[in-house]
Amino acid sequence: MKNHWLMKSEPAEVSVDDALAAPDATVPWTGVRNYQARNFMRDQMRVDDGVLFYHSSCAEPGIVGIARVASTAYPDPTQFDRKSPYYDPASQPEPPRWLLVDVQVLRKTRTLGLAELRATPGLEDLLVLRKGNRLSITPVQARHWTAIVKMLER
DNA sequence: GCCAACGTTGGC
DNA sequence: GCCAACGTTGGC
Repeated sequence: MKNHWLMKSEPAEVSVDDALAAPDATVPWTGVRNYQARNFMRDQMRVDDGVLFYHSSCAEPGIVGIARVASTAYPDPTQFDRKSPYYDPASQPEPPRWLLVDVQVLRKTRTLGLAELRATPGLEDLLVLRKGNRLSITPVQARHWTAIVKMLER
């Protein structure tokens, strides 16, 4: 049984187009520095889980593509890179504090924006729509996944 | 730029 | 363990 996820990325850092341009349309999901999001990757993500690629902190926030989890969790190398904005001096190599998974974009879609998501009956309790939600990775219920993928097909 | 919401830090 | 201060996220 596959799980489904919504993963936020700032397009100024890694957009869906950037990911599509990468080899195999696959990018390492660097920079997650929240324990709950990390734990999702570590404990619950499996290869082939479905991913809604979401653009945040931009002019048109919303879902912009369908992707898949392409690896199990492994250490995020940016935590040890002093030059990286994601450098974490408190993280020791054993055990590494921060993990990532690889994400492969399967297809870019139209932008399914927040207003449209909010206006869609049945999506009221989609986690990303909840007030104050700042988690960069959230689980998506199967019924939400099905409804959203259907909306993106048109 | 504003600000609500939430996570983390650190003194006690 | 409490909780105030502070930092970050992210829509608007």
